Amino acid sequence: MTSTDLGRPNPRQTRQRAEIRHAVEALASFATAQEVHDRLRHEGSGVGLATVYRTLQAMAGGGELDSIRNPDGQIAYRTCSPGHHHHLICRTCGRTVEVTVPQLEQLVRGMASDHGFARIDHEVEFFGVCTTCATA
Amino acid sequence: MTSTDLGRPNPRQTRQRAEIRHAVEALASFATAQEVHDRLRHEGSGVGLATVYRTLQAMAGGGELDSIRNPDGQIAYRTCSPGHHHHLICRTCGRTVEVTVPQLEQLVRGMASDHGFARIDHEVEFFGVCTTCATA
DNA sequence: CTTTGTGCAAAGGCTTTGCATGCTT
DNA sequence: AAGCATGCAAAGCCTTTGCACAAAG
Repeated sequence: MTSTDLGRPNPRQTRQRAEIRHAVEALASFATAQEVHDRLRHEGSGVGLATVYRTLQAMAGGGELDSIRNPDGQIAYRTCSPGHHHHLICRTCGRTVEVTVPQLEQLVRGMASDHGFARIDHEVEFFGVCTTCATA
Repeated sequence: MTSTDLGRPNPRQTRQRAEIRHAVEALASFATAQEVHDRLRHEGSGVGLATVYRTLQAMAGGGELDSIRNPDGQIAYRTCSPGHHHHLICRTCGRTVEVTVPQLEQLVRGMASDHGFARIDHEVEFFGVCTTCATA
């Protein structure tokens, strides 16, 4: 693997890393590396695209960010509140709601063990259409 | 859009389309376009990769196939048994189990409407590790 | 001073598309 | 005969990677 190891215990504190973290936190819903990069560029930052990719990947590996695949296959990142939860994402406007569905966890665990599966990936995201967009 | 319109009502019946359908049905778990293409090649078929992509896309658009994004971001297709269900996929060996979780449907629907969301995308797939692979 | 992070550009991998030809209908 | 489907190759996109230089500890 390259120099930027995912999940490294103590990453160095750089201007770029700070800017990237700041940008991701500022973005409301999930943002792709390119979106983060665009935002930084518009803010006058000269951070390179590769650095954004590497940093987001590292932060996700370290648990600092959540990452999902959006329907287009791109990787989207987002700062998450602590604790386990899922996201309900509007397919049209991108509005995101964090939802906790305690019963879902049990259900999934139960269903999985019934079939002899373990370590289920819980990165489950739901894409739908919010009322605002549905009526528009 | 190109000639191959997705979800066209009555697609033409061609040798390629038949071979592709056959190949997808033969593949146990979800298969990517490239995997389908590989299989066809090994069977001696000269179907082009682009045709496989176009055809799978068309069949998925027509509801004939299910398509999901695997963790690597690739599009995987699979023939589905009728009725609503989800898939439990082993991240290691690819073994797939179709599961129906009736309670999940209610849960999701309820949660969604609580937040004013509709038309929830139910293409939920669970990736985990099956016992065979976990003990290996 | 040593090691990690950054930039740039090139390479990679998957998917889509343009265009001429062949096959269905 | 008319029009969609196919093949091939080229183009597109997103993401990763190699390498030299800059910065952090």
